[in-house]
Amino acid sequence: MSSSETEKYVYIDALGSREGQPITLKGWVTFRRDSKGIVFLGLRDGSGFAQTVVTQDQVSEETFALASELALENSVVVHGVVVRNERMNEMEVAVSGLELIQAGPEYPISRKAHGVEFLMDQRHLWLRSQKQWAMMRLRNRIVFAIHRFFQERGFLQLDPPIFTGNAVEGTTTLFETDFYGEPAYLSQSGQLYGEALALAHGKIYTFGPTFRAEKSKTRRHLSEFWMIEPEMAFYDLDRNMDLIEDFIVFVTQDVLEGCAKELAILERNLAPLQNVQKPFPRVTYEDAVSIIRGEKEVDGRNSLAVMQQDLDELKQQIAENTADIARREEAIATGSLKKGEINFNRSRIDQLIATNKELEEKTGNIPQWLESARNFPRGEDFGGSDETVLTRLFDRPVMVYRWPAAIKAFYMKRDPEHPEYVKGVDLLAPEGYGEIVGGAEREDNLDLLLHRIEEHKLPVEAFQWYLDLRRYGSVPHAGFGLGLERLVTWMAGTRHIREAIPFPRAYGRLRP
RNA sequence: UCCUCAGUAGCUCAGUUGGUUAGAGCGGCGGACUGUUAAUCCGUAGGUCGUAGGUUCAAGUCCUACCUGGGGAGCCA
Repeated sequence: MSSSETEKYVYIDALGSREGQPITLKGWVTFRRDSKGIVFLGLRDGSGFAQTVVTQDQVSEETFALASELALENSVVVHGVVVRNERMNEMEVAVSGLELIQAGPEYPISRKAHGVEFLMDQRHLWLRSQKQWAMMRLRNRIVFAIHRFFQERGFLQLDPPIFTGNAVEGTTTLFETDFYGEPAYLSQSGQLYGEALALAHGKIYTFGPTFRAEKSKTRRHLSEFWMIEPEMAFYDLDRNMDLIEDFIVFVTQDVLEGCAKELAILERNLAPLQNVQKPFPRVTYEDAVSIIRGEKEVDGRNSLAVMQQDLDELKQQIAENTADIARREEAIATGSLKKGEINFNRSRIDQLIATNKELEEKTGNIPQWLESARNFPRGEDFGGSDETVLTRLFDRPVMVYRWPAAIKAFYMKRDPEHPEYVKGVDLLAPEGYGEIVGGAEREDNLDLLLHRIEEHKLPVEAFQWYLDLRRYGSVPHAGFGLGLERLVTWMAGTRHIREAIPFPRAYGRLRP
């Protein structure tokens, strides 16, 4: 062990400023590649990933033997000197000594492709891998940005209860539990409590877990997710939309500034995020329907025509990939390639096949989307594909407002000038990510609200406390709900919401 | 709840109109190679084909039910 007195314990993310210095790292092995007389060890320590190099003629026999035996995810202490790897323009560590903290059996997750089910079963370990690491850091940054945005604007974060005594919008989507012998439900929204808090503190936001017992198996749903719900006294729908816009712009810019490394690891295309600038298009529900149905153009572009064009491009891409696959298979079949080249081509073929599978799924979907968009029934809520068709025509998030009252919640305020509509708003993210925010100005008139509760056949008794908010100094107020994991998924550019939360809970997934 | 696709080695998959003893790549292990980045070479171990029935001389392959998972609908953030 050659641990000098001057060497310091450091984290990998601090290596950049320590070139030439002796240091000690503690972490886990992420890969090992060895050749005669030299071993490359990948190391991660939570703060980042780095390569360390063990050269036989520079370390003791024991150290070199240990380096040659290390396996994935063995925990180790590494002593060495920080040097610049000129080829990669990255810092690496020239190892002088190694200590094994713990070895173990073969690590289940290899550095190769795995299926979703396998990885989800290994979620507790999968979190260690680079993309998942980047995703969780992105999530953390977003959470911090959300707090910063609201705190800097005088909002208080206050928590609603998680056990609730009554079902706000029917019991079918709620998890029932036993609360000292009385049925209680896990909260599906903190909004009603948020309203009470807003009338006490002016501007508040809640930030907590939310539970929905919907048996959804889609890439946009979780049974347990985190929701941010600001609520503001004296805000109308317009101010609410202004706030949503400022909020999304703030968080997006903060992520671009603070998570460049993470976004690079996630291979995120930055253009759609860089486009997130004020103002967002604001489209009424009725106009949105016209756009979806292809009856109204946006900047001279027709939704159905654009989707048709996308479909043609997809088909062309598939044809190109298929040709590429054929070329590579032919090259392998000639038998003149080296084994390495064969492996490389096989690996490329696998990738192309996987890509084509995805593209074919899309090409199969688009005709149905077009059909459903063309015949969209005015007055109904949008489906996932309708959101995609609509947002396709814009380069940034779209706000759809003034919704038909019949398809929205009882507490939304009617638009006085358009009594069949409510002053609600949904924010739809681009790139097919869909709804990430739902908000509204709330009904502040006692009689009207009471009427709505009765219309929706909800138990008035349970809402007496809520009605008190309209009895004593009722004021116009508004708020919205943001699904954290949906936001993280979109920012990360990831296909599935389950990767946006450390331990997802969804239909069919309770462990680990 | 409904529609749809799938379950074969530790992982990712192939397996022809049902036909001998079930295959590959990766990973593991053993060995070779002094700068590797999922691309080197040689060798090696590894399987109750999701479960239970059925059809058949013969089932990984066909039929039925169930289980588990993927994608989607509904509902939503």
